[in-house]
Amino acid sequence: MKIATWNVNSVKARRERLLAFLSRHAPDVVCLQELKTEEKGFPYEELRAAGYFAAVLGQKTYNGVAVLSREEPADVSTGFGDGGDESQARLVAATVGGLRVASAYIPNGKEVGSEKWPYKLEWLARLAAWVERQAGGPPLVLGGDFNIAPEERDVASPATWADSVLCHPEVRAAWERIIAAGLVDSFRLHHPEGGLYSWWDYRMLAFPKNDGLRIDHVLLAPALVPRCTGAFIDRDERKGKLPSDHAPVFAELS
DNA sequence: ATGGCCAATTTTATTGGA
Repeated sequence: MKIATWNVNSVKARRERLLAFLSRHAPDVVCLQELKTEEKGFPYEELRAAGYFAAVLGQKTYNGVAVLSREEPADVSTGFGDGGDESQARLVAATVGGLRVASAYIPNGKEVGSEKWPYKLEWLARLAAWVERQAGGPPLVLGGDFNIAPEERDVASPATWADSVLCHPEVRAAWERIIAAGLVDSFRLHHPEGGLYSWWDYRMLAFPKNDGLRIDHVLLAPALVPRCTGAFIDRDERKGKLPSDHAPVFAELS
């Protein structure tokens, strides 16, 4: 079973690339982020023709997440359902193939000290609590753009990014709390080495220089770890004309 | 080769992304 997460940076702008991606990899499940469209603009028909159902939480201009699956998703939920703010479309979950699959788009946070920074930290705290509430249900697979590079080996230029919202000690501590809530970084299971990234800035030749960060992740419930036979980043998807600035990240389950 | 930001809207500038 192949599970991918991919921040497409507009599902409308990436429509052709998304269809080619599905054809190339034939994944069973795909978590998408940054759809940048309401549900009425989501390409349901073309995806259905390509063999995929979609559980979608859309939003105009910003955010937007989806879970694509070959099997029809059940028990679709959107947002945290914790009584807090749900105005930003950043979380959708569905049960597929006996797994609880969630697609999450963690807030970027802009800059430490900006008004978006505490929002990011609060959102991560709500996510950790949400993960804890999933215990007792099907094993959780949480794919998403976390906007967190967990460790120094996940950053090509650590000094440049040291105090950024992607690497700040507070955001790395929030990551550790999500891990402690009961999840495992599937990519790290198979790749202890550094130098492997999922995002490269569009500017300054960041991609040809491999000046990237690993900020997109597929986290697994511990019960799924024995089934995780591999993990990889589809770096080729970042090449060519009009790519997303993120590459898809895969976890393979037996 | 993988190449010097991109996408959506508020559109001929501005905002957000990371």
